[in-house]
Amino acid sequence: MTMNAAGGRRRPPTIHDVAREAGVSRGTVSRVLNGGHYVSPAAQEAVNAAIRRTGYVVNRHARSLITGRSDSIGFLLTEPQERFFEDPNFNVLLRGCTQALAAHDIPLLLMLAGTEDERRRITRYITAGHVDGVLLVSSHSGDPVAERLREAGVPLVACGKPIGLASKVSYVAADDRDGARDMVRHLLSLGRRRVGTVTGPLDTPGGVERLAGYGEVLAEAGLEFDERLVVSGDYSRASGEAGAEHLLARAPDVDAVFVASDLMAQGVLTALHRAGRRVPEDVAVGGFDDSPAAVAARPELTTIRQPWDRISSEMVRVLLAQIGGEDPAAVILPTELVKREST
Amino acid sequence: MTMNAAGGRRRPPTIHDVAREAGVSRGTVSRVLNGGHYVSPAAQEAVNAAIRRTGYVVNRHARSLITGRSDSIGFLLTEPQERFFEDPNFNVLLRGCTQALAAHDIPLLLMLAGTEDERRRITRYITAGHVDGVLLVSSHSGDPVAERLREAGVPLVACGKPIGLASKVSYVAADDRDGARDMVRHLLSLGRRRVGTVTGPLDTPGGVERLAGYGEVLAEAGLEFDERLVVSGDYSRASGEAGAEHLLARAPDVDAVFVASDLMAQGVLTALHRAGRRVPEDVAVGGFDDSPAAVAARPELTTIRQPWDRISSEMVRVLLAQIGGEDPAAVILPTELVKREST
DNA sequence: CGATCAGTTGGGAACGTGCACACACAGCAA
DNA sequence: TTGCTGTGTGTGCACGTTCCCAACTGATCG
Repeated sequence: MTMNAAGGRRRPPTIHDVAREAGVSRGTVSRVLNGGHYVSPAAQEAVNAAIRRTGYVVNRHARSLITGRSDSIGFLLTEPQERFFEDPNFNVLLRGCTQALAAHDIPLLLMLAGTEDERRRITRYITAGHVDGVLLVSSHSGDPVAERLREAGVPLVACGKPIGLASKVSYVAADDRDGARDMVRHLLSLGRRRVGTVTGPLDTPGGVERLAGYGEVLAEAGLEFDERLVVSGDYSRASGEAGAEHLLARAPDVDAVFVASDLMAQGVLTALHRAGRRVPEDVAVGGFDDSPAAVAARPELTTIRQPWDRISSEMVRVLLAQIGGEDPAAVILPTELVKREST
Repeated sequence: MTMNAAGGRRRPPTIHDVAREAGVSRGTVSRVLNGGHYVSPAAQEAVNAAIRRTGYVVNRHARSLITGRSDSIGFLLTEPQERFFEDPNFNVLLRGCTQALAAHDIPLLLMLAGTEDERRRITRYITAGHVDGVLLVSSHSGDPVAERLREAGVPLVACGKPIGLASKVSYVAADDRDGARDMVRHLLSLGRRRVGTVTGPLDTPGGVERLAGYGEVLAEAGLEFDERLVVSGDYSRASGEAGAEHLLARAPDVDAVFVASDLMAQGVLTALHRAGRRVPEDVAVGGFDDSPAAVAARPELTTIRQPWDRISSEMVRVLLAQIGGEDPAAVILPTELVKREST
């Protein structure tokens, strides 16, 4: 009467069952599971056979309870959710991190915390020790979540240098300033002299650094810095469109635009098209990221390639090292100019 | 000497600490935590105050160990990963499910299983009981993961009717056939008579049903079914582009195309543009999904809106009900024609 | 020959929680 | 009084694992 009905979910085998099946003790099975040190070849073989026969899988909850580790990593996004889904960069980054962690057999927990309410819930969830570390893919200055996690001592790696935080936080970033310099030099090399820019949000490192690179190259070329050529955006397609309209209104003679993200560049293209400007004949457009948006755009975007695959694998490497007890570290990776149709 | 260094992670408070702080027993604290039945107002207040003071958060590993529940849900995608990141539909669905589950304070575990190797790992992970249920967002026929999970008795809700599976599996789907009918009728109402189609993969319910709706309406309008007007795709942008080229080669007089996804429709637009056909003047193009890709396209796509927000909330509702012991259920939701520039 | 040591094994304790149970107490009916 | 019901409270046990310590082997060393 108390037996499980056929087809129902029967009690999964425990380490105890395996030990009995193999004729050894729990301790020996546990040792086999965790590296196999101090176990005789005979016992090792018997245990492995028993595991195969019983179909045993370790109960991670029980293990986590005693080790204090969860063997999982969180992928935390504190942006409004639209940003995540609109911006292909996040997708690429997520895929890269998933793959890098798969090599360690560690599942990735995707956490979206767009509202303050969700941020509180997520913070509680994380500080409860349900993930061993966090990959933070948004880094506005003054982000309360990052600060709270840092205070709680949660291992943390940011994508892009966090601005407002104390120095003791790891991050991995592309060389934004250098990439911006490459692009603006490229635009100048095409003979353009009225080079405008649509910046990223200026409370993010990417926004600040790319603008700085733009300014540097113009200065080095002996061109005056004309603030009518500078408008700011928030990385969204819509802000690129609005930015380009501003630009055209304030500086109608603009002949090139360096846009701080591909997605915004799509918006810029839309606005230019509507204004009757041809790309690249009348206005050359350079993007940033080399995201899928770059090849989806018409014309296809010349852009600065961020090495997303390396960024994600480095983030994972640094985070795992930090969980293992190492000190925080910062990694800067080089970018690359990719020429397409828009310049 | 054994004290924690300042700034380090100190031992988190347990239910024991809270009980001592509040002057009650563990059991009372546990009762407050789980609903507060059979607890006096005085004790309730004392416990809540103690929780606030100690900063206690429940240890989910310990709870899961005894309850056998993980209080988390898996979002499982067995497609090759590129599909997930290219296709905006998945993003919208993911967001909807995340939000719906947030209302229940349940975190969502995103699992990508593109390769057979990963599928094995993920299956093991799931059947080990580390999620309470699975939202399955891919449903090719013969998907081995779905079958394995069903056999293991894991609560499961698919997005779209699974073709090859036994009937006892829940699913939520839009009314694909009816949506396709609406679109084709719309194209005919514009006076088009050579209406082609680029189908979805024909081992998925969406692919099959949308094609069926297309055929039905043509037949009802007294138009002959011309197989030169039918090409199949796989929902990717690239397959839409290739499909349109096929279509133009085999039926140059085509004056409208019903494309089974917005993403493929983007590819169709690209191919038509390259072939010098104007949209919608020469060829009207209708998509399916009303995903972000529809408004990103140039011209913006007329399409069939899938109610993604309702689909995701229904998937969550049905899954939670099933975890609670209810029987599997199927839900079909209506679609809506959205007119834009491409027709 | 006793002592030491590296390798190997078994079993007790603990991790933090939920649950079943025992129990206390008040109110009320027999 | 005795019994009974419903509410509120404390305690032992179990969940499945890892960690730690003790014990047992041979082999080597002083």
